[in-house]
Amino acid sequence: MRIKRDPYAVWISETMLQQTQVSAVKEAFEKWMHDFPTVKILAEASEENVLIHWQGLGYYSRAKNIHKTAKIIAQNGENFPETRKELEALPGIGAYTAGAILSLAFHQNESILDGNLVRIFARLNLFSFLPDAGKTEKKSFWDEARKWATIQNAFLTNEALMELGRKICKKSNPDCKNCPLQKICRAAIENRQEEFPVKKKMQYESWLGFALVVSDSHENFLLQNSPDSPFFKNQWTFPLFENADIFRENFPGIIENIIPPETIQHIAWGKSFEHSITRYKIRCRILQVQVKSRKDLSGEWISKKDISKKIVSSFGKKILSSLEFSSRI
DNA sequence: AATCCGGGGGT
DNA sequence: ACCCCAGGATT
Repeated sequence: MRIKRDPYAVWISETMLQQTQVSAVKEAFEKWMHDFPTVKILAEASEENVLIHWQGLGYYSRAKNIHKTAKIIAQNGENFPETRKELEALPGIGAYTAGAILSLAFHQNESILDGNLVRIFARLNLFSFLPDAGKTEKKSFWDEARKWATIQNAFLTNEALMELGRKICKKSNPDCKNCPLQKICRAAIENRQEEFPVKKKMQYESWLGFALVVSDSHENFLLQNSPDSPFFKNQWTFPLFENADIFRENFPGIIENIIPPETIQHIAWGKSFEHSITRYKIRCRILQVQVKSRKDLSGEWISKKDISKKIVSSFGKKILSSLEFSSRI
């Protein structure tokens, strides 16, 4: 019998793994556990520091939820709840994470359902629907998950299934001839592995925008961290505006609403680049504005060397590196 | 039960 | 150009 895993470590790693490849999570997870080794230390950390530790993982609201939950658990004598109901009541913990904590850390025969298991179950049973297609459909996946979790030690079977999904029952080129389930897998028997799971068509959307890079004469930059913006909600970033065409037509009217005209020293279009966020693809042009004074501007002035200490989105990093590149020319 | 949420990376 | 990693929160 393996030693029980730390519920805190399971919670953090499983939440991180929800968004990112194992390779990307590894480094962030190790630093996290080094700097926040216990729930109590995490609960006492500043939100900014917590978000900084989440850098590069995306979906920052999950880090905020982790922080909220850490505070709740710390107040509860640092003990994790050991029932699904209580766990799922905590911010950021849903059916999957609760199942992972209960099975992997507390050795309860509780089920989990992640993308790996969905893929395996869809192939095993030729489920031609998605787990979120509807209540009944979702239930068939969870029923299957429960079947596996309750056969015997869920802390072994759950982990084995996830590993099987990652290494053997891959989404493309599944290694069926080395699969321990090949004899009972209907997709493998009928050689229809690639048809499952059925995937939902994603609607992509492109739009034009421009990023505003405002600087003073000492290489300080105006960055924003707006809680209301649709993207980059918990990150420092250069102001991003939708629809460059409208901007061009009204140039310089729009910019004057943002920057008092008398403070503008120099204004110029920078390079264009492309950036994708979730299903949106933004064709973006950089507009560089140098100002004489910093007055009446909303945002925070940050010196170039301090920007790296802040939480900067990959979008912001792209802009920064392009500025460095052009200044070298 | 259905819809919304939302970064980073790869082919 | 298109796809993948995903579960949780909200309505």
